[in-house]
Amino acid sequence: MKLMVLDGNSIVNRAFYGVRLLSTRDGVFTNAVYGFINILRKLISEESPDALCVAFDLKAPTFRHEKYAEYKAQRKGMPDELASQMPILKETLDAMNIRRYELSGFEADDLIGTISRRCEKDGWDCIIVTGDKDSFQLITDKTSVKHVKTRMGQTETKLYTPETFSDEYGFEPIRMIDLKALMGDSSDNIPGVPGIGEKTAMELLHNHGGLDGVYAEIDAPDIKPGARKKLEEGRDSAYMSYDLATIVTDAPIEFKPDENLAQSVDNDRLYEIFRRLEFNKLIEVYGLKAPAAPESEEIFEAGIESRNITDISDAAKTVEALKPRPFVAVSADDDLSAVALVSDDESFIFTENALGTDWDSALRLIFASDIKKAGHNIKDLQRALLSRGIESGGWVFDTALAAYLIDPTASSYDLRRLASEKCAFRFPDFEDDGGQLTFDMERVNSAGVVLDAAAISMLKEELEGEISELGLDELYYETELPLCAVLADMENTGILVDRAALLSFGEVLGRQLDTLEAEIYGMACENFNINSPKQLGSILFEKLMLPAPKKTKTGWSTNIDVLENLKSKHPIIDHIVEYRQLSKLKSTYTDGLQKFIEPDGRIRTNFQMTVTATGRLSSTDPNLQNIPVRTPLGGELRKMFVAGEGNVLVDADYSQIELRLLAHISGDEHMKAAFQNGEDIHRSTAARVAGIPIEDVTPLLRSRAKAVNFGIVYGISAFSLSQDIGVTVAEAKSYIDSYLENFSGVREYMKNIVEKAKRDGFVTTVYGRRRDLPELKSSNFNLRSFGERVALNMPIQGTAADIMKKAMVNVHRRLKAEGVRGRLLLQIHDELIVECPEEEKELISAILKEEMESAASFSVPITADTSFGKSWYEAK
DNA sequence: GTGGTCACG
DNA sequence: ACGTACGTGACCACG
Repeated sequence: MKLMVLDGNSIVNRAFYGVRLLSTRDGVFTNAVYGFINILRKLISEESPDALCVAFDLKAPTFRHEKYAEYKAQRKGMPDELASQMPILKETLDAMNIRRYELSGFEADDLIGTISRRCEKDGWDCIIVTGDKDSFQLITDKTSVKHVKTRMGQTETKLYTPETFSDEYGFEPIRMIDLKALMGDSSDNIPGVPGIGEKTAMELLHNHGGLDGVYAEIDAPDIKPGARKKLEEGRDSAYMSYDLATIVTDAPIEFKPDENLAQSVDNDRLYEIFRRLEFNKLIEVYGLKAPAAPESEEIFEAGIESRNITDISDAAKTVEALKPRPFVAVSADDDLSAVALVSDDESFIFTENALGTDWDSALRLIFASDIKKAGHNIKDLQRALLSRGIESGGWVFDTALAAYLIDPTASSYDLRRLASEKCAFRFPDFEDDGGQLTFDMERVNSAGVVLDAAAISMLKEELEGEISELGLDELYYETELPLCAVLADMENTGILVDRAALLSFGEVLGRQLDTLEAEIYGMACENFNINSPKQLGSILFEKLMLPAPKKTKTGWSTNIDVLENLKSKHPIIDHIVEYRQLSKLKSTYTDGLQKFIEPDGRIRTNFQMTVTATGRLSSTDPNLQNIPVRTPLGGELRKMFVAGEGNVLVDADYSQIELRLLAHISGDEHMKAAFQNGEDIHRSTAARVAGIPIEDVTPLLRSRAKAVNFGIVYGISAFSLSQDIGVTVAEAKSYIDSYLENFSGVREYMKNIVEKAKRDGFVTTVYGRRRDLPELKSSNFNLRSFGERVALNMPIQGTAADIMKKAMVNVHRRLKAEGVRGRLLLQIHDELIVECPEEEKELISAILKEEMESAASFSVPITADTSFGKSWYEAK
């Protein structure tokens, strides 16, 4: 039989520093608990112990309140972010039915020593798990120590038995005490022999066995006179240290190994804790179920008993009956072959199977009607309907979008997860019920759709309250929700791509790559994978012996900055830089995009509405928001994005919107004046900072001012600015200082927003979109600094995103109202692309400019520029 | 699945 | 003393 005992304090420390600071939405720190549980799971799977327990330090005298006592006990050397997690960890262990041992006045090591000896006495094996080396003295034939390290976020363990210990240290485990007696241990206040360090101590032990041996053979020739003197003077200290370093093995605790046999966890308690800590992955891992709540059972029944709509007249009647309802929750399966509607306690299932040839009509009845509908990710449903030619309407709520607005940094907005977190909604497990019996798959699928709709119905009630409380009503109902239909339309329309041109461009690139590859191999005198940073690094820095300026976690950095600096050192570098550029272009764009061209020649991206922390959209499968533009070859690629026959692309982009917003939000008079006077902002910044007339600003000065302007928006640091513009850190610092001297409104803003964010725990855009910033409370410098930069940046980037979204809704509405054929195709953060007939291009340009510029009315003009052409390249 | 790299705003 | 700008997504190599 085998028992595993964990040094709780030591492991929780590893966990805390090994996992980035996490916190729940309410600001409760959770990373140490999370890390601890993950380490525990790893240990259990590695060792499969029969019994398990955890020992904790409890040094303080008793206080009236246990929590306070714990806090005081652990305060020394333990940051508050960790101390606050200790009670939660203990609560979690209790819910997992894992015994804890702690005893006032004893350290975890003493309890572990006692536990291991009692195990041995009862014939058990014992594995001690700890992150420090104190317990190595306890290693015996029956007791081993598993040492836990966290390296780069990964937990590594190493098992020490008497053999492996001796191999590494060269003496027996018990001699660890002698080692400490000689060298001391500052962290445990063990003095040792003053002047004797690790090296000398190890040598002494090798030659003389132990402390007694050293003093018995104090005149031996290998002990140098200096060391001998120190040893003689430190004799008392050495023996006192020996006692201090010796771990207690007879602490007065009640312990029997078999009282710690592994037990199953307490589902209800653990579920409640994990839900509170937002450990949703762990809920799954442990297969925890929400404690059965009466209302969940009702929903389940309602779902199963929902009425199947059997024919089109039934469908029409049902839809008619639902029209007066305040809202109806809607869910459909992926291929749009089953739709569930839930309203109050009634639910209905419409299936393609039951309705046959009337299916399309049924979909129209449901979705083109003005039934007030709530869904989850409604944009996707709207797009699916559009692709079948059905324009849906009457959407009043989207639960995913609402959850995103409430917390845009959440890791997912999975419907089932949200419903169980926010409403204790329990989804039945069909596999459990189905077992080996055959069951009606269609029935199960449609039941799933009903459950989703029921969850949406419950969630909506909860989320709409939260949206209101956070002041997000206008942003949500007037911008985000209407935007869904706009994006569905854009996605469904897609953009035309010149497939033949793309193909031949790819072939050209391929041939150039072959040539470059051969040349690179020639110069390196060997074939290797140029795309492997590891192999490339070893060629450049080992074989060619080029100086390696930077390293990454895993090896040498070979990124573009490094390569640029090496250009003069070796001709191979130019080739590699070009190879990189071409290979990126080919793999990601030429080859990558071809896979997405649909039979009609168009590419349809996905605009994700619930991804970014700032409120921007993102684009995936493929990403059409990062099509190259900055290099000539990138421009070539943009020539492949074209307008259809007789059409043109109209491109409209906001001019310097983020800097204009900085001027408006900070209220800085000089920056505002520059925009109000229509000046070139970078030139005017340069002139002001350098104290020279605008006409005297050189291109170099302008480009540096530009870098500073961007830096300010991102939350500048002198180091990064110096990297960016290639000056010393001191010079960069003086740029920043004189910038802030001249734009004191900006300096005030930077100071105030960070202070406010620290007070509130979140920041918002002009329109109230919020982002929580738990990082600001961190004691970790880097994390806190990151929080400060985000506090600075999010209101600016986010407000720009808000304005663009408002503009898109208005543009889309105008295009419909004007009855033009122009269609929105793409949004690239500050840019919109419309495809329209040649003859509409002037009108469309005017609409775009007008709607984009009027989407916000601020203290500085928000301007947009338009142009058009047959391709994206020409239109820009 | 993660890290390095690089494309965009 | 720390590690270094904000927000994304795709591809490749590698374990």
